[in-house]
Amino acid sequence: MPEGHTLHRLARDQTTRFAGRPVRVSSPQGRFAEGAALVDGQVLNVVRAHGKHLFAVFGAHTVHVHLGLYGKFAAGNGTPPEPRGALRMRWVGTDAWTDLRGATACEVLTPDDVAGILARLGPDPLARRPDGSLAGLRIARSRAPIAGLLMDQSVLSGIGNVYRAEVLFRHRVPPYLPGRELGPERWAAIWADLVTLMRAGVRSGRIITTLPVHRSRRTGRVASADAHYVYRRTGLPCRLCGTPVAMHMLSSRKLYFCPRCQQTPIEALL
DNA sequence: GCAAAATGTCAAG
DNA sequence: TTGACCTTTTGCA
Repeated sequence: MPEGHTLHRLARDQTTRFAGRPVRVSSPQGRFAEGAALVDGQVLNVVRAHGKHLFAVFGAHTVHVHLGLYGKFAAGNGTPPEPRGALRMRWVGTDAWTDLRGATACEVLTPDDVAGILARLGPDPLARRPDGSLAGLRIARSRAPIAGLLMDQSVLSGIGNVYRAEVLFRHRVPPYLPGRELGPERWAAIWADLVTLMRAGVRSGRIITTLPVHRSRRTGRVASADAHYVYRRTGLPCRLCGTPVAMHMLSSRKLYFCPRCQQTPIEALL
Protein backbone atom coordinates (compact mmCIF):
# COMPACT_ATOMS: atom_id res chain seq x y z
CA MET A 1 0.00 0.00 0.00
CA PRO A 2 2.60 2.48 -0.96
CA GLU A 3 1.34 5.98 -0.26
CA GLY A 4 3.43 8.27 1.93
CA HIS A 5 2.28 6.81 5.24
CA THR A 6 3.70 3.39 4.28
CA LEU A 7 7.15 4.82 3.62
CA HIS A 8 7.28 6.83 6.83
CA ARG A 9 6.25 3.77 8.78
CA LEU A 10 8.96 1.73 7.06
CA ALA A 11 11.57 4.41 7.77
CA ARG A 12 10.68 4.42 11.44
CA ASP A 13 10.63 0.63 11.77
CA GLN A 14 13.81 0.02 9.80
CA THR A 15 15.67 2.65 11.80
CA THR A 16 14.57 1.00 15.04
CA ARG A 17 15.48 -2.49 13.89
CA PHE A 18 18.73 -1.91 11.97
CA ALA A 19 20.35 1.46 12.68
CA GLY A 20 23.61 1.78 14.60
CA ARG A 21 24.91 -1.62 13.59
CA PRO A 22 26.36 -3.29 10.50
CA VAL A 23 23.86 -4.74 8.03
CA ARG A 24 24.48 -7.57 5.61
CA VAL A 25 23.02 -6.37 2.30
CA SER A 26 22.53 -8.73 -0.63
CA SER A 27 20.53 -9.12 -3.82
CA PRO A 28 19.62 -12.78 -4.36
CA GLN A 29 17.85 -11.81 -7.58
CA GLY A 30 21.00 -10.06 -8.80
CA ARG A 31 19.49 -6.83 -10.09
CA PHE A 32 20.86 -4.87 -7.14
CA ALA A 33 24.08 -6.87 -6.78
CA GLU A 34 26.47 -3.99 -7.54
CA GLY A 35 24.72 -1.59 -5.19
CA ALA A 36 24.48 -4.17 -2.44
CA ALA A 37 28.26 -4.75 -2.60
CA LEU A 38 28.86 -1.03 -1.93
CA VAL A 39 27.04 -1.03 1.40
CA ASP A 40 27.24 -4.67 2.54
CA GLY A 41 28.56 -4.88 6.09
CA GLN A 42 28.44 -1.09 6.64
CA VAL A 43 26.77 0.51 9.66
CA LEU A 44 23.31 1.88 8.90
CA ASN A 45 22.96 5.44 10.22
CA VAL A 46 19.26 6.08 9.71
CA VAL A 47 16.37 5.48 7.33
CA ARG A 48 14.32 8.50 6.30
CA ALA A 49 11.26 8.98 4.12
CA HIS A 50 10.26 11.95 2.03
CA GLY A 51 6.94 11.51 0.28
CA LYS A 52 7.01 8.07 -1.30
CA HIS A 53 10.82 7.89 -1.34
CA LEU A 54 12.88 5.95 1.19
CA PHE A 55 16.53 6.77 1.94
CA ALA A 56 18.74 4.42 3.97
CA VAL A 57 21.99 6.19 4.89
CA PHE A 58 25.17 4.10 5.12
CA GLY A 59 27.87 6.76 5.55
CA ALA A 60 28.48 8.38 2.16
CA HIS A 61 26.29 5.84 0.39
CA THR A 62 22.52 6.07 0.48
CA VAL A 63 20.24 3.26 -0.64
CA HIS A 64 17.25 4.87 -2.35
CA VAL A 65 14.06 2.84 -2.68
CA HIS A 66 10.85 3.74 -4.47
CA LEU A 67 8.21 1.04 -4.19
CA GLY A 68 6.25 2.14 -7.25
CA LEU A 69 2.98 0.32 -7.72
CA TYR A 70 4.05 -3.19 -6.72
CA GLY A 71 7.00 -2.86 -4.39
CA LYS A 72 6.80 -4.42 -0.97
CA PHE A 73 8.97 -5.10 2.06
CA ALA A 74 8.60 -8.24 4.14
CA ALA A 75 10.27 -8.36 7.55
CA GLY A 76 10.89 -10.61 10.50
CA ASN A 77 13.20 -11.57 13.34
CA GLY A 78 15.68 -14.39 13.69
CA THR A 79 16.89 -16.36 10.70
CA PRO A 80 15.56 -15.11 7.36
CA PRO A 81 13.67 -17.59 5.15
CA GLU A 82 15.30 -19.25 2.13
CA PRO A 83 15.28 -16.61 -0.66
CA ARG A 84 12.36 -17.24 -3.02
CA GLY A 85 11.15 -15.53 -6.15
CA ALA A 86 12.52 -12.20 -7.33
CA LEU A 87 14.19 -10.97 -4.16
CA ARG A 88 15.74 -7.63 -5.07
CA MET A 89 17.35 -6.74 -1.76
CA ARG A 90 17.78 -8.47 1.58
CA TRP A 91 19.02 -6.93 4.82
CA VAL A 92 20.15 -9.08 7.70
CA GLY A 93 20.98 -7.37 11.01
CA THR A 94 21.75 -8.79 14.42
CA ASP A 95 18.27 -10.18 15.01
CA ALA A 96 16.20 -8.72 12.18
CA TRP A 97 15.86 -9.22 8.46
CA THR A 98 13.89 -7.52 5.71
CA ASP A 99 13.27 -8.41 2.04
CA LEU A 100 12.39 -6.04 -0.81
CA ARG A 101 10.56 -7.15 -3.95
CA GLY A 102 9.09 -5.44 -6.97
CA ALA A 103 10.36 -1.92 -6.32
CA THR A 104 10.54 0.63 -9.15
CA ALA A 105 13.83 1.99 -7.77
CA CYS A 106 16.48 0.35 -5.61
CA GLU A 107 19.86 2.00 -6.07
CA VAL A 108 22.89 3.43 -4.28
CA LEU A 109 23.14 7.23 -4.48
CA THR A 110 25.64 9.92 -3.51
CA PRO A 111 24.60 12.82 -1.26
CA ASP A 112 24.32 14.99 -4.40
CA ASP A 113 21.98 12.51 -6.03
CA VAL A 114 19.80 12.52 -2.93
CA ALA A 115 19.72 16.32 -2.83
CA GLY A 116 18.61 16.29 -6.46
CA ILE A 117 15.66 14.03 -5.70
CA LEU A 118 14.61 16.05 -2.66
CA ALA A 119 14.78 19.26 -4.69
CA ARG A 120 12.17 17.88 -7.08
CA LEU A 121 9.68 17.03 -4.32
CA GLY A 122 7.03 19.30 -2.86
CA PRO A 123 6.35 19.55 0.88
CA ASP A 124 5.37 16.36 2.70
CA PRO A 125 2.42 16.40 5.14
CA LEU A 126 4.37 13.84 7.18
CA ALA A 127 7.42 16.07 7.63
CA ARG A 128 8.35 16.78 11.26
CA ARG A 129 7.26 20.38 10.81
CA PRO A 130 4.67 20.24 8.05
CA ASP A 131 4.34 23.39 5.98
CA GLY A 132 1.96 23.40 3.05
CA SER A 133 2.41 27.02 2.04
CA LEU A 134 4.69 26.31 -0.93
CA ALA A 135 2.23 23.78 -2.27
CA GLY A 136 -0.55 26.31 -1.73
CA LEU A 137 1.29 28.84 -3.90
CA ARG A 138 1.73 26.33 -6.71
CA ILE A 139 -1.94 25.39 -6.56
CA ALA A 140 -3.09 29.02 -6.48
CA ARG A 141 -1.16 29.68 -9.71
CA SER A 142 -2.41 26.66 -11.61
CA ARG A 143 -5.29 26.12 -14.00
CA ALA A 144 -4.92 22.33 -13.69
CA PRO A 145 -7.65 20.38 -11.86
CA ILE A 146 -7.06 20.07 -8.14
CA ALA A 147 -7.33 16.28 -8.41
CA GLY A 148 -4.29 16.27 -10.67
CA LEU A 149 -2.30 18.73 -8.58
CA LEU A 150 -2.75 16.66 -5.42
CA MET A 151 -1.08 13.70 -7.14
CA ASP A 152 1.81 15.79 -8.52
CA GLN A 153 4.78 14.92 -6.31
CA SER A 154 6.54 18.17 -7.20
CA VAL A 155 3.59 20.12 -5.76
CA LEU A 156 3.26 18.07 -2.58
CA SER A 157 4.65 14.64 -1.86
CA GLY A 158 3.28 11.46 -0.42
CA ILE A 159 -0.31 11.72 -1.66
CA GLY A 160 -1.52 8.82 -3.80
CA ASN A 161 -4.79 7.83 -5.37
CA VAL A 162 -6.50 6.92 -2.09
CA TYR A 163 -5.69 10.06 -0.08
CA ARG A 164 -6.41 12.20 -3.16
CA ALA A 165 -9.93 10.88 -3.61
CA GLU A 166 -10.74 10.79 0.08
CA VAL A 167 -9.50 14.24 1.01
CA LEU A 168 -11.37 15.84 -1.89
CA PHE A 169 -14.55 14.14 -0.76
CA ARG A 170 -14.05 15.11 2.88
CA HIS A 171 -13.86 18.75 1.84
CA ARG A 172 -16.61 18.48 -0.81
CA VAL A 173 -14.22 19.73 -3.47
CA PRO A 174 -15.17 19.11 -7.12
CA PRO A 175 -12.21 17.15 -8.52
CA TYR A 176 -12.00 19.21 -11.72
CA LEU A 177 -11.92 22.54 -9.89
CA PRO A 178 -8.92 24.51 -11.22
CA GLY A 179 -6.27 24.97 -8.53
CA ARG A 180 -6.50 28.75 -8.75
CA GLU A 181 -10.19 28.62 -7.78
CA LEU A 182 -9.66 26.63 -4.61
CA GLY A 183 -8.75 29.56 -2.37
CA PRO A 184 -6.29 29.75 0.53
CA GLU A 185 -8.72 28.87 3.34
CA ARG A 186 -9.84 25.70 1.66
CA TRP A 187 -6.24 24.73 0.92
CA ALA A 188 -5.25 25.30 4.55
CA ALA A 189 -8.08 23.04 5.67
CA ILE A 190 -7.16 20.32 3.19
CA TRP A 191 -3.49 20.43 4.16
CA ALA A 192 -4.30 20.23 7.87
CA ASP A 193 -6.59 17.30 7.17
CA LEU A 194 -3.87 15.50 5.20
CA VAL A 195 -1.47 15.93 8.11
CA THR A 196 -4.01 14.37 10.48
CA LEU A 197 -5.11 11.56 8.16
CA MET A 198 -1.60 10.57 7.13
CA ARG A 199 -0.24 10.60 10.69
CA ALA A 200 -3.08 8.25 11.60
CA GLY A 201 -2.07 6.16 8.58
CA VAL A 202 1.51 5.87 9.85
CA ARG A 203 0.23 4.73 13.22
CA SER A 204 -2.25 2.14 11.94
CA GLY A 205 -0.54 1.11 8.71
CA ARG A 206 -3.88 1.60 6.92
CA ILE A 207 -5.66 4.42 5.16
CA ILE A 208 -8.86 5.05 7.10
CA THR A 209 -10.68 8.26 6.28
CA THR A 210 -14.19 7.57 7.59
CA LEU A 211 -13.51 7.73 11.35
CA PRO A 212 -15.24 8.00 13.67
CA VAL A 213 -18.46 7.39 11.75
CA HIS A 214 -17.82 3.82 10.67
CA ARG A 215 -15.96 2.45 13.66
CA SER A 216 -17.62 -0.64 15.09
CA ARG A 217 -19.31 0.01 18.45
CA ARG A 218 -18.25 -3.37 19.75
CA THR A 219 -14.69 -3.83 18.52
CA GLY A 220 -13.61 -0.26 17.77
CA ARG A 221 -12.31 -1.52 14.43
CA VAL A 222 -13.07 -0.31 10.93
CA ALA A 223 -13.89 -2.98 8.35
CA SER A 224 -11.93 -2.54 5.14
CA ALA A 225 -15.20 -2.05 3.23
CA ASP A 226 -15.95 0.93 5.50
CA ALA A 227 -12.52 2.54 5.51
CA HIS A 228 -13.16 4.94 2.60
CA TYR A 229 -15.87 7.31 1.39
CA VAL A 230 -15.36 7.01 -2.36
CA TYR A 231 -12.11 5.21 -3.23
CA ARG A 232 -12.93 2.00 -5.17
CA ARG A 233 -16.65 2.44 -4.48
CA THR A 234 -17.82 3.06 -8.06
CA GLY A 235 -21.59 2.65 -8.32
CA LEU A 236 -22.10 2.15 -4.60
CA PRO A 237 -24.22 4.72 -2.79
CA CYS A 238 -22.39 7.74 -1.38
CA ARG A 239 -22.22 7.35 2.39
CA LEU A 240 -23.67 10.83 2.86
CA CYS A 241 -26.23 11.39 0.10
CA GLY A 242 -26.81 7.97 -1.48
CA THR A 243 -25.92 9.07 -5.02
CA PRO A 244 -23.85 6.40 -6.82
CA VAL A 245 -20.12 7.10 -6.57
CA ALA A 246 -18.61 8.05 -9.94
CA MET A 247 -15.28 7.07 -11.49
CA HIS A 248 -13.48 8.95 -14.26
CA MET A 249 -10.07 8.33 -15.74
CA LEU A 250 -7.84 11.36 -15.17
CA SER A 251 -4.27 11.20 -16.53
CA SER A 252 -4.76 7.42 -16.79
CA ARG A 253 -5.45 7.06 -13.06
CA LYS A 254 -8.83 6.26 -11.56
CA LEU A 255 -10.51 9.20 -9.93
CA TYR A 256 -13.41 8.48 -7.55
CA PHE A 257 -15.87 11.11 -6.37
CA CYS A 258 -19.48 11.77 -5.43
CA PRO A 259 -21.09 13.77 -8.24
CA ARG A 260 -23.57 15.34 -5.84
CA CYS A 261 -21.57 16.07 -2.69
CA GLN A 262 -18.67 17.37 -4.77
CA GLN A 263 -20.45 19.80 -7.05
CA THR A 264 -19.47 23.43 -7.25
CA PRO A 265 -21.80 25.67 -5.23
CA ILE A 266 -23.13 27.26 -8.43
CA GLU A 267 -23.96 23.93 -10.02
CA ALA A 268 -25.60 22.86 -6.79
CA LEU A 269 -28.07 25.72 -7.10
CA LEU A 270 -29.09 24.92 -10.68
C1' DG B 1 -4.92 -22.51 -13.33
C1' DC B 2 -4.79 -18.23 -15.48
C1' DA B 3 -6.06 -13.32 -16.23
C1' DA B 4 -6.65 -8.91 -14.38
C1' DA B 5 -5.86 -5.37 -11.17
C1' DA B 6 -3.17 -2.76 -7.73
C1' DT B 7 -1.98 2.58 -3.33
C1' DG B 8 3.38 4.82 -9.20
C1' DT B 9 6.81 6.84 -12.22
C1' DC B 10 9.27 7.62 -16.38
C1' DA B 11 10.43 7.68 -21.24
C1' DA B 12 9.02 7.60 -25.85
C1' DG B 13 6.25 9.49 -29.45
C1' DT C 1 -1.26 10.37 -24.14
C1' DT C 2 0.47 5.57 -24.16
C1' DG C 3 3.15 1.73 -22.88
C1' DA C 4 6.85 -0.38 -20.10
C1' DC C 5 8.34 -1.65 -15.89
C1' DC C 6 7.74 -5.19 -11.82
C1' DT C 7 5.54 -8.61 -8.41
C1' DT C 8 1.77 -10.18 -5.58
C1' DT C 9 -2.96 -10.75 -4.77
C1' DT C 10 -7.66 -11.41 -6.12
C1' DG C 11 -11.28 -13.25 -8.74
C1' DC C 12 -13.11 -16.02 -12.09
C1' DA C 13 -13.40 -20.37 -14.55
